[in-house]
Amino acid sequence: MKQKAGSIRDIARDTGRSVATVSRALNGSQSVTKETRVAIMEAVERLNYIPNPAARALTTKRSRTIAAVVPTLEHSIFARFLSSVERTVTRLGYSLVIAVNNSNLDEELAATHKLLGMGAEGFIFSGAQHHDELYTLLERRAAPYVFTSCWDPQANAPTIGYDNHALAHDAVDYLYGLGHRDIGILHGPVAINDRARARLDGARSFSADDIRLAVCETDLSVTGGLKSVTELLAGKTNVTALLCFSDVIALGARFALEHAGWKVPQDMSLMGFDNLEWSENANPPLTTFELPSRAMGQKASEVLIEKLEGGREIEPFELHGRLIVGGSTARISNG
Amino acid sequence: MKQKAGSIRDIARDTGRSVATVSRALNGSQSVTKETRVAIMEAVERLNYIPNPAARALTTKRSRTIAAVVPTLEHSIFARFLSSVERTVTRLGYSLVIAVNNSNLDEELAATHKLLGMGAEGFIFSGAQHHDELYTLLERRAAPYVFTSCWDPQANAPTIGYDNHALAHDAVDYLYGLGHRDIGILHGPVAINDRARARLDGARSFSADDIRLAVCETDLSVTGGLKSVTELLAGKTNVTALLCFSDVIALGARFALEHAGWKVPQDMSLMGFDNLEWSENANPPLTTFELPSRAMGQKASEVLIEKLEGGREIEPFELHGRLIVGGSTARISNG
DNA sequence: GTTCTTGATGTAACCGGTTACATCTAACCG
DNA sequence: CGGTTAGATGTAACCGGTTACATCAAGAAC
Repeated sequence: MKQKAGSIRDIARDTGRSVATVSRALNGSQSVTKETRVAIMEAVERLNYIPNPAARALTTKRSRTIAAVVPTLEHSIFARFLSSVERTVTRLGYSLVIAVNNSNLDEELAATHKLLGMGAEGFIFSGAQHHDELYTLLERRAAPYVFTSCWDPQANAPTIGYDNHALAHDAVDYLYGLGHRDIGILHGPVAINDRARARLDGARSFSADDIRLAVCETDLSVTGGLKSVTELLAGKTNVTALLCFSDVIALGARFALEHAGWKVPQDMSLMGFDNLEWSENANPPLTTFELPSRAMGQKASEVLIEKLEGGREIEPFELHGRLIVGGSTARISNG
Repeated sequence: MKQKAGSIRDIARDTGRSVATVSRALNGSQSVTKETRVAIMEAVERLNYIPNPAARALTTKRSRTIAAVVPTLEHSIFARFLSSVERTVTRLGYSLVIAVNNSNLDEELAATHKLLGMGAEGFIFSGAQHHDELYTLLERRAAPYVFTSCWDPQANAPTIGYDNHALAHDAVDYLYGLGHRDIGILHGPVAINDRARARLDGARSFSADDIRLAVCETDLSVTGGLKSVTELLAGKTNVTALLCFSDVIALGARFALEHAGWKVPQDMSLMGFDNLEWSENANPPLTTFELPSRAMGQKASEVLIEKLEGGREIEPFELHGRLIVGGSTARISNG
């Protein structure tokens, strides 16, 4: 039953029109009679014709494909973001190609190069720190791009995200306000992650004479959180609150505390970041930051496509996280 | 700094060769002198030339793009699968386009149509139940495809997955073996999900005179599991073991049990499906099935690409899940 | 009735690669 | 030293759309 692709000329022959007319009918041009249009559409339907995307892209120089490059797919926060990107991009008639950079600048550059060579028109990246060549590559090819997940008032790059620095600062502020003075901070690898670094800097930027931060880098995983907290609890510690820069780490921390018999929040306050689906359902519900991942995915896609279609420049745009207070944090008891 | 795209003819002119030679050099043909090759490569580098993918696709009739259509991105099990697909596809020099069908057959058909019109060469779908027109559409366009996440010995479709029916049967068997006779089964929506349905059928296929299954359909989410179990515990129940067809639901169940003061596994055995990252770290670790999501993503991608390149037919292939016994299930105590 | 205008349609060039076939050069052979 | 051959390169057709420009028919204006 397979048949060679079937071109616009087949439709033209079948309907007795010219290829130009068929093309016009397919693209909804005004100057096509109603009857020719329906005749052509009927033939398209009957012959099961689908225009050759390569041929179309060749002349129009449009592929209607957006590329998203993320550190990993195996973290809900990116899945949530991508889900929103996918929905928006689809709604606007585009396709989404996805590449993973494994938090590696070289891999990201290589992926971008490949995606350009595959026809991606616009790019969505995570973070604002990238390989030097990435910028020149994108500029040279005149491919619009937008950075996400971070926001820096100073930056002049087209960035759509939230202020990790400020959020982390606020987190420490919140815990400090509850009376905590010894705060453990658990974060994922910062070497190649400017968002994590911004959070860390933000936490450290909170100034008070009597605050002590114990910072610990671990894997961005449940296992990572569990291990680190288990080690922490094994030694003698004054820490009364744990601030995890990801709910995933917080879940691991929770298990570690549970295992060691520490009650949350009585013996230890616990705070996360991301507001994953389980967070509000835990016992007690996790205090965390809801990040505007969905809004970010939508906004980034929209402005990128707007730029592609209308040429309107992409303006930096700040989205805001929101503190969700659960029962996992409490005012420190003087015990 | 932006410059019009730059074509192969620019490279030809710059190096004083013909377009044919440039094309050959770029595609690694044997019959190109070493010196011409380096001269051309140098020019390519210097002029920052990237071949036009549309033009290439137009002549070669190859886009090197694979499409994956999944129910949702917001579930780790698909993210994990896609992650593996992405890695494999990239390794083999292809790109990955992703579409979400929201567990809706019509949306899936529409997405497939769009993806064909965007140049996808091969398709990876979840499940084996699809819109009737999907098959004819794919066959007509001679686009190879593979179904995943399920395996049915009867089916003759190109399917790569695991036997949900058998796994669920084994799960009940395992619980029965521990002495459980009243088992609660929590599963996600089955209406449009043949995998969930297969699991349910599998569980029911376990035959023993004295077994009683209490089946409950809920959302495929932590909240869903939590709600259902909370309701279950509110009434009087004889259930001694909960079998959740997703670890996500199991996590919700765990929170509900915890909240109600039921100890796992003393008061209630708890069993999941998926082996998500937190499962082994919980207290106690969750008894669950490790599903071969990564192997499935890799295998599906490989055979699809092999089909595209060598024309070798895609053979159905069964992968196997593995029971992970954690501490969340225990022999029933006669209390 | 002739000319002008307008709207529908057709013709053909073009996009930027690939590749069959032609051509050319030089080494190799008798 | 002429003829053969193999290897490197060039020429040009082709893929399947889009679209500028040409054409054509019919109604309007005079």
